[in-house]
Amino acid sequence: MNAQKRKQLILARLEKTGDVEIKPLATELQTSEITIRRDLNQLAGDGRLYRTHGGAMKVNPLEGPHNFVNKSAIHSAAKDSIARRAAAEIRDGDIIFLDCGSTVSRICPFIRNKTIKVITNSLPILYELQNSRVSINLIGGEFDQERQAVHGKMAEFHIRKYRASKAFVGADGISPKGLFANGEKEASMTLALAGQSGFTYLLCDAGKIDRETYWRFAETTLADALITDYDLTKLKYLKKAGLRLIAAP
Amino acid sequence: MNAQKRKQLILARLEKTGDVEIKPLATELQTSEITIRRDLNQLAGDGRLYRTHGGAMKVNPLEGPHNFVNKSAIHSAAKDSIARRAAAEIRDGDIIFLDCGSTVSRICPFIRNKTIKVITNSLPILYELQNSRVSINLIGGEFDQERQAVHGKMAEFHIRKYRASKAFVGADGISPKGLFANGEKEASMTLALAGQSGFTYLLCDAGKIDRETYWRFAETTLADALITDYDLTKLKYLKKAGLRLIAAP
DNA sequence: ATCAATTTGATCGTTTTTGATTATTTGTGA
DNA sequence: TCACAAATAATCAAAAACGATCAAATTGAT
Repeated sequence: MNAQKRKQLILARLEKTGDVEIKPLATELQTSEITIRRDLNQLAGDGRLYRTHGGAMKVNPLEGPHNFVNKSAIHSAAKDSIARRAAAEIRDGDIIFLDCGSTVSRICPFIRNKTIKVITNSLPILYELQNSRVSINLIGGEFDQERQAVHGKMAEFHIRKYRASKAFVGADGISPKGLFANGEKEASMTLALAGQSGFTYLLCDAGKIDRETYWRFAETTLADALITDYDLTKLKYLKKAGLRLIAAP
Repeated sequence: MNAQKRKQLILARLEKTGDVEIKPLATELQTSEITIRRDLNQLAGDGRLYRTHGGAMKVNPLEGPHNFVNKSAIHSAAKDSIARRAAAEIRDGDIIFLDCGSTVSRICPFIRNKTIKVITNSLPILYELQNSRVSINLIGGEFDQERQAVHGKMAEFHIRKYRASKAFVGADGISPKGLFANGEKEASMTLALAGQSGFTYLLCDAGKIDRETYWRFAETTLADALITDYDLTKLKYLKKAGLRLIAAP
């Protein structure tokens, strides 16, 4: 066990629990307390954590609704089946937009072997498609560390230079009143993507249905189809609005 | 068992476990520890892995936990001192371009706590600056998996929309005939960056001096300054050409 | 077969990392 | 406020890893 590995494990543990203590770390990593203390001091010097008496704390405990890691942990079964169903809509040769939502990024494992082009502003999606057959166009602009995605005017401008056959986007809520987002940034990206694609799929798990978060950014008709695990018979208002409803089992 | 085979096995093992140690490798591959050390150093020089005390770790941080710590990993001392010297040129408030060379990316550890804006097309650089005070603008375009960077017409277009006070670029060779690159893609990015910056720093370790690789892409005057560990008295032709020569001890 | 170039291994001095010891500081509760 | 326990910083020593150097083994070309 070398210093690098140890520090990585410490940071990983910190990421999970928010704080660490020296004694447990020393026993767990099978080294002395003073070595752990040295590691923590070095990491603190790099600004990777806050040093406390007897341990350390996360430097920036960002506990928002936008924390991607947290988000992707919940609703996994439903989201996976939605993503699988969405991937089935993709044909070889397609050029597709992928939004930066947690549900949307689940599509990646199912499209690695398709010969398509993906245009995205999401770094997690880029990671997931590494070393696959998919060719990737990364949207440029201001990088948002919290959301792990690119946003801003330049990003919207970039999108408008391209045109895709299909777009897969997410939303934080959908109701008869329209589509809802948790932030302006995501909303404007979603709008831009939908505007430049021939067909827009909206991916929403049951938890998002009939939910109205604070930012209403579009009519329900922004999307051409909805893929969800929710009971479709309760969504007739969307069918009337012209959306194709696709069930994810 | 030849060197090629050994390196392949090392990389394969690294891919599986994320890190390797020298002693187990030496016994497993039935060779001496110093040979393994040499292999690891060569692989590290090629950028295929990060060298650590007693072993090595995977270079591609994208697949691991997003908290890689390579600060004290063993690097080429020359490249590190060049990078440190380059970082000293950066002031709070600067807007800087960072090229995607291996030397340039080493600047990152030294600028994490500066309040600057970095515009780059390199994913490793983006990764190194995660959770730092640096604000990042990611250049968009076609993503090149091999180089872990963005290239192409859209990328050049993106660059031309911005203007930076300083650019830090690399080259694979420099001689009185000009600057040399190993690929057209890198070369055109370097040209675009230099064209949009007020002052262009060229970072070259001694191994690149008087080297002429196959692609000559610019005059030496593309750069305004050269930062190198090479003997400056032997580079008078650059001084005559108007370049500021900066020694990295 | 011969010679040069490359690769590998061994040795030695140096550097880095780690752990132990001791004095000092910090936090806690009476 | 004071005393006591825990954590820390500082110093030193041992162990491991490292680079440099040189010699032996291997390889490749003539």
